[in-house]
Amino acid sequence: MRSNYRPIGDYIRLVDERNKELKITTLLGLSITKEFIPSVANTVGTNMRNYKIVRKNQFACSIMQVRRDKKMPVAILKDFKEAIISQAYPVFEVIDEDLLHPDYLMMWFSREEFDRQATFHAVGGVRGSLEWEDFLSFELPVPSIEKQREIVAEYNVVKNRIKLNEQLNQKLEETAQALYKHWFVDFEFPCLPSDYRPHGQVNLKISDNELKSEIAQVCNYKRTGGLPISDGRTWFVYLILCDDDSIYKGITNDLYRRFYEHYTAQGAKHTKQHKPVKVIHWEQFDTKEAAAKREKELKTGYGRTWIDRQIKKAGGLEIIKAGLPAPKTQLRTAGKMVYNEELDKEIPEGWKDGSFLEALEISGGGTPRTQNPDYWNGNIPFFTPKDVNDSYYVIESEKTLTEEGLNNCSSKLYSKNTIFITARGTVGEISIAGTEMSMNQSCYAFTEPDCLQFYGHQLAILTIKELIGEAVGAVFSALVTKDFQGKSVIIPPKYLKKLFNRKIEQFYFSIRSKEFQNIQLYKLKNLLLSRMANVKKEKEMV
DNA sequence: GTAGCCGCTCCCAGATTGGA
DNA sequence: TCCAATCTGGGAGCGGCTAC
Repeated sequence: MRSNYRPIGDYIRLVDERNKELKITTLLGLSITKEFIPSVANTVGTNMRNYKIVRKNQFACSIMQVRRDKKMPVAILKDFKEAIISQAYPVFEVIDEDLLHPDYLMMWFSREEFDRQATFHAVGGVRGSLEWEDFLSFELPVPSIEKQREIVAEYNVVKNRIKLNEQLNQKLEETAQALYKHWFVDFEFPCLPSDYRPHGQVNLKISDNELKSEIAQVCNYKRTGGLPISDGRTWFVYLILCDDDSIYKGITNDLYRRFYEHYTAQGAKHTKQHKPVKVIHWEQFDTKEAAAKREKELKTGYGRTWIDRQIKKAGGLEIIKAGLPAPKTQLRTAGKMVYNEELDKEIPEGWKDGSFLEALEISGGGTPRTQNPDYWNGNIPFFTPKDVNDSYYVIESEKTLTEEGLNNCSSKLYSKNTIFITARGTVGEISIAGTEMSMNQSCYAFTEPDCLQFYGHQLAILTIKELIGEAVGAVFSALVTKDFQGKSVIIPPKYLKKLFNRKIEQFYFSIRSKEFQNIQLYKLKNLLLSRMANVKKEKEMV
């Protein structure tokens, strides 16, 4: 035995506290991923008084079936003050936390080597259980408590960074989804009147001429908002009513453009925090200087009194709001809405309805013969439903193909950003390829005809949600092509898809980059775990 | 009351079959 | 040849029975 290695049994003790008074209702199960999970047990008619209580920083483990699972399920309770678990699980705690840090112990349990040791010692029955005494005899290096805290802190930095990246990605994903809904479900998309020509720099990040010309063709729409069209020379002082009833004052030489910028949170700090509702007043001036002078005046006490008086004269804010030609924004109804029989609702003029398969092109996958080793373990990622994760992107796959394997199956090599939808087993999960990949027949691959994959991905997310929502009472055991064929979607004009795709591409670039970063962080996390075996006593380190 | 063992249910995915 | 349906087997997480 190395000098700083000690049996686990020297540091832990069993705890057997039952839920006799039924005070605790948080019921958890134990997963082989070494986490507590919501219990999946059918507890109808079960006597919950027999269930064991596990408290914060206590552990629960399963010593049954260790050989079968090649893992020992063990977890430390962190997210709850207390919970109950099945009486089948031993609950234990660290005797003296000044000698052994519970998180350090959990790190030791997280090592692959620990599971290998547990599997090796598991005996009895076809599934192989681990003797409790054997578990207690397993040894771990126990450096000073200061050193343990240092190791735990280093490990937590990596773990927290991974968590932070996951949270940031979740925010970006939510923002992309909200923007999609805003444009293509609520129809609050950027829209300009037919005689509109922007003056000055439009903050839309539109750089290529093709897109500009598409924007110019945008609308044969008649604007109901009634703002004056700019000639490029005239300057305006304007008042924007915001959703908190505050009034923003500014100047511009293009009211439509400026309102759009405010509306899309690209205008001013105030309108970023308080969403603009409507331009309620404007005045025209021949020069910028004259407009700026009037703006300054409106921002004084005199100006505020003048504005209040005008609002009173108009009958008050409520009357002004009720009289808005557009309920939420002057941009919203800039486009003419037309009734669509197929969809049984109004959609913007110029948009059309079509099958999901018109909006996105579909292809299938395939699996080469698994008995042929020449087909497997190459450099080509092979996506299956198992590779779906919580994030948008899938970067790595559990299985890989060789060139020969790819050539001998129905799967193609799908390019980066191809959308994968799982169709069997796990039904309706969506991933986007972070790199070139092949795919098995449990999934479908989708590409947007104009290669606007980020727009396509958002469309797929919403459509699959709808498909699953429509299946009330029925359960999808599988998704087949006719499900996609029969699903109607609204197809917006190309310029708008392109504009949207460009707007959210930075989100996707950032999400993908963080996914790659997390892969490296996971490797570092595993490295820290494997280094634990080399932790030496301070004396030995000298 | 407890330890150990076996089996149930749900879920998942690869392979095979059969029809268009 | 492609695609959908079906068959088959394994993983996961318990529940419950039996012997002691």
